[in-house]
Amino acid sequence: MPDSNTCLTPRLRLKAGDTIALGPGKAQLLELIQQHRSISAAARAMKMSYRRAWLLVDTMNTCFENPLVLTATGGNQGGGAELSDEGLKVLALYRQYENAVSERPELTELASLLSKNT
Amino acid sequence: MPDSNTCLTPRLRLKAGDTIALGPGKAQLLELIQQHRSISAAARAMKMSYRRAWLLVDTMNTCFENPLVLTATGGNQGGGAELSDEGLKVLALYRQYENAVSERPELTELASLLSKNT
DNA sequence: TCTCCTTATATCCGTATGTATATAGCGGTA
DNA sequence: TACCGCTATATACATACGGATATAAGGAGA
Repeated sequence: MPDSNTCLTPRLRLKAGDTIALGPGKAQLLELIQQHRSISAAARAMKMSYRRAWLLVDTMNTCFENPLVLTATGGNQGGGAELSDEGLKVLALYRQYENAVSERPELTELASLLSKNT
Repeated sequence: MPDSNTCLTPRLRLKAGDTIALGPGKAQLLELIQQHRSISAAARAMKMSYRRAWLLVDTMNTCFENPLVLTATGGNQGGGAELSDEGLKVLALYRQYENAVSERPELTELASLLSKNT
């Protein structure tokens, strides 16, 4: 038997008021923006429309005191984007949080109660 | 100043495969079902359609090895519902999990970076 | 100055999700 | 035996979310 039968994966989203400030999708987007130095390239990598990616970035930037993503327009590459110091910090904290959350004993106990055919 | 400015509330959903086995809504539904001993009363309390409540119960019952909600039809009250032992256990574990997760230091640190006008 | 690729933004449309509504069946109790 | 209120289920409809598309603007470099 390989291993991963009856597995529970926690998904964590942080709500500020009634808008989701951060979640799995936004975190991955941040990561890809930093990798590609571009919102549109990150969107393509996630097979997500640029519109959606831009909206996600926009809500993150307005949710937090300082923008997480810094953008520039123009230039020979048309512009680009990268994470601000605060963006890097937020991403790191979220990943750290995710790790802590996914290692709790309640998870494995809940997983043991799952049905086999998943 | 009262208190709760710049507050982050974590929302935790547990995915089994690609279906959400448990989340904030389903947990609250379980709680209300146990309180009212009725799916429809619980749905009304959450201002949710009976159909939706029933679908949530159905996915929970099929996600887990044993049903979390036991139902009965007929009788002078028309029937009713209550949590199984496994349902009670799952709910308790989820609440415990929630508590642990909402007390992590990363949360308060992230919250301190939020914008004021939320 | 022209080109290029990106950010930024608006409009339109399809799909998917949930609500509303209707109906059948069940089985204690009066 | 008739009633009642619930579970269980189907169908039709509204609405919201995301994708596709179009367009403007920006600015470094050739």
